[in-house]
Amino acid sequence: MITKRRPSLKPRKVPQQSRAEHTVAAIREAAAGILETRGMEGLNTNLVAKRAGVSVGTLYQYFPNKDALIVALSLRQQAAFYAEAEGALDQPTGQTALKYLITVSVHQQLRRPALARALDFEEGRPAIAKELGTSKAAFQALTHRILARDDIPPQDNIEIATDDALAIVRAVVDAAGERGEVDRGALERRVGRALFGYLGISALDPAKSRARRKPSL
Amino acid sequence: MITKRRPSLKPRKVPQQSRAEHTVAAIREAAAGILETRGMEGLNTNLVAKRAGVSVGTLYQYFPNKDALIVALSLRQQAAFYAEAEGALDQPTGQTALKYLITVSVHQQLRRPALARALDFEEGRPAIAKELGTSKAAFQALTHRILARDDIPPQDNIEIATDDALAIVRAVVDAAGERGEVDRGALERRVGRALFGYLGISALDPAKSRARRKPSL
Amino acid sequence: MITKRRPSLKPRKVPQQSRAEHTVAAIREAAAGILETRGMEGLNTNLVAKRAGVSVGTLYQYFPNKDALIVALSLRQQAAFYAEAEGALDQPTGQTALKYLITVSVHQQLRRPALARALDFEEGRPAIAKELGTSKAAFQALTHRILARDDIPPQDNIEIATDDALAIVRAVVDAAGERGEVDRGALERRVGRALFGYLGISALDPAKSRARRKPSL
Amino acid sequence: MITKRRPSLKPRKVPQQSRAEHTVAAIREAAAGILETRGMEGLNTNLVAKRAGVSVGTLYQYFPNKDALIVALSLRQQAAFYAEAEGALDQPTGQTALKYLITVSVHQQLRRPALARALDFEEGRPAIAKELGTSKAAFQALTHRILARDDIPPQDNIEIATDDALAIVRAVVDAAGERGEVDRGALERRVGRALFGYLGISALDPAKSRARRKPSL
DNA sequence: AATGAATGAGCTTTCATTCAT
DNA sequence: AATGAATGAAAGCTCATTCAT
Repeated sequence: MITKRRPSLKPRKVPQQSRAEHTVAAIREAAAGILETRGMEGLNTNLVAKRAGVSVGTLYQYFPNKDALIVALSLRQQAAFYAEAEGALDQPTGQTALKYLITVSVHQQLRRPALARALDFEEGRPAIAKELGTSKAAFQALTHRILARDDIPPQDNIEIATDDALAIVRAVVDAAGERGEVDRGALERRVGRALFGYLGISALDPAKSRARRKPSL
Repeated sequence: MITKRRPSLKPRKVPQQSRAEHTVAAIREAAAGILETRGMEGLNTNLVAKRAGVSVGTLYQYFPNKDALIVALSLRQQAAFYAEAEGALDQPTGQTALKYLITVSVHQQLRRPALARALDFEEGRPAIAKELGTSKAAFQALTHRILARDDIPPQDNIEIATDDALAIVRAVVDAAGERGEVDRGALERRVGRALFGYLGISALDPAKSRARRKPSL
Repeated sequence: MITKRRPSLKPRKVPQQSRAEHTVAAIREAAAGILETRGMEGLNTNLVAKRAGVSVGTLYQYFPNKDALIVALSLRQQAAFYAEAEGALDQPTGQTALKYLITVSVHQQLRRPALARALDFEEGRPAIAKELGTSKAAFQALTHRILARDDIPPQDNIEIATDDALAIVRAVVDAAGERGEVDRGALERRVGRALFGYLGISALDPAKSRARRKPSL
Repeated sequence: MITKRRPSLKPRKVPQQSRAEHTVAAIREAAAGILETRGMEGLNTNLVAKRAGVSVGTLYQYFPNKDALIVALSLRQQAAFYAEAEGALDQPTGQTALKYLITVSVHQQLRRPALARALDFEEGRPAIAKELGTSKAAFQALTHRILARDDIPPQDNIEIATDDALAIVRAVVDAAGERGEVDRGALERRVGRALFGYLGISALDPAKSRARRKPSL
């Protein structure tokens, strides 16, 4: 069905009372739970409202349409992700920063793997992606800054490398989530190998790669 | 509603007349086209039928339900993929076999990138995955055999490695497809770096990795 | 198609506002009217909704599916029937109780004969019968208690006799309904003759049958 | 759905070759089998054709539409019934004739109870009833002649009595069929009691009722 | 005569969204 | 602000029937 006028996906109103805050949280959590257990095809606004213990009308008071719900969920997840990931910038080297990023990714994606995967897919839909633009840009900028560090081999096209890096991390972690893996350490090492390999950092001796590659520094 | 036996997702009848053969092809192509341009949410059986120039009834004559359409599309793509990929087994070494596999992946995924990505996602849905089991198993077996070659470092868990390898290839190629990349060579090199890195094959000197790693043999 | 949980045939939600109450009544009456005039083959949910002056969606808000409509109609009719029929237990003898039952049957079945006949048939469908189990059981229990009175000749198998008695009453009354009969008195007498004959009560002198049959008591 | 022009329900062509004869029989038997096991809602022309081992086109060659199939089934059953029932006319008295009729009814209805019941209902549909008019009339005439015998008490309205008699027999036998009864003797006795009671023949001493009622003869 | 591919009106059901209360 | 009854477009699917081969 073609939606006639597609209204903004931003929350309709900002909850100003704690009751409203609680309501919004309940709706969000209900949606997350459904997405997690039944996937996108099992998610419908009436069900979300019921699970949240509010009426549909109330849901539409805070979310102008269904997509806005997805956007809210994504935004919340990405915000949490970004908040943690920012710590990578404090790392001394690019490589430790990348490892930091991997740890954060694994941690976030494995907290609620099914939810994370469902959102990952929805974020690909143009209607959703559009709303997530700035959030994604922030993330890319962060990765970009890390990849630009001088212990990371220069990439042909750093934008592409950024995209690829995120895609690789996501792919391996999602596969792990699907399998129900819980051993984060092993997962982080696997992700690390793929990512460092991609970036051209020798897996054998990552700590010395800068020295080896740029001996004169 | 009365619970109906869930019909198999296999084609309902095998077309026996050439007219029917043509009809089935038209339906399949219409479905592929829609999936490509509008994604799963834009795919509906009435539209597929119309685009194929047949009536809905005809569509249901060959595909017992909507999912069966997806399955047929996936199966067809996987068959084409597998047919090409099998050539990897004729390669002299594991590493050349992997490269062969990457080339095939890139080639296949980049022919109709949007379609490939849409199918990749749908294949994750349990209802679809179930039907694709054997096809997927064949693919895993193939990859497994390559990873078991002795110029590929032994993996902790070869099943997981197989899964991860396929996920990594897919992730990078899908990202490229989303971006609209066309330079296959560059893409293959990037995929290769990630994959070889993951498997612990030095990107600097892949040809000698066996010798270096197992000097006493 | 994906197998869906077969939803219960019970009403989906109990109307809590008087508007809803009215809506449900309108739907039920529309369904009854259609069933009456066009039979089951003419009954479809879109038509019911239109005739009720509501949208299909509203119909499905109160009845999870088409069969639930039939069940609701049956239940309502049976409840009315049972409420009246219970009075039979207050009758002094088994025979007067039976006559009372016949009167009630004739009265109920002849109010809307076409509807009654249509429902009688639908109640035979397993899907419907299942939901009507307890209602039917109540009715059987009532008849059972009457047949067990001591002015009714003992039956070989009282369960069968109960079933048969109900079937006979229904058959004769339905036939009358089909013919468009309106003379209740004559109809009651005919039903009485069949039923009393079946039970082995002499039609010539029913009042004295107990004395005649069990003289030593 | 309203059928546009309702064509005659008579068989389109009379099979003139034995192969065609066989085909028609196969179709009829397939339809009967489906009606028996799945009821009217499970009966569809495509399925009938498949089960009969012919194409739908062939089915439509012999039966102009679905209803014609039902009519053919009914006609065949009624013909068999009537052929046997005619023997009743050779009975010496009305009462023995009635008993004969009951025996035949029980025999016929219990051969394929589910089929018989399904057809009984379908025969009530106006579209079908219309085609069965003469067959039904023959049956009524037969019953009429029996009821007019002078050892049967005169009925107020012999047409109604005829209808009622058939309805009563059918009701009790159908109930038995639904229950899965197989003891014909007991069933015949129960039917007899209801029918004789209805007609005002004393169950206590049926053999002498003529003498008692019409002593001067 | 037979086949079976094709048709398409029509049916059931869902669910995002609105709006009177 | 909240409710929840109501809406109705739209989707999936069936099946009686036709007709080219």
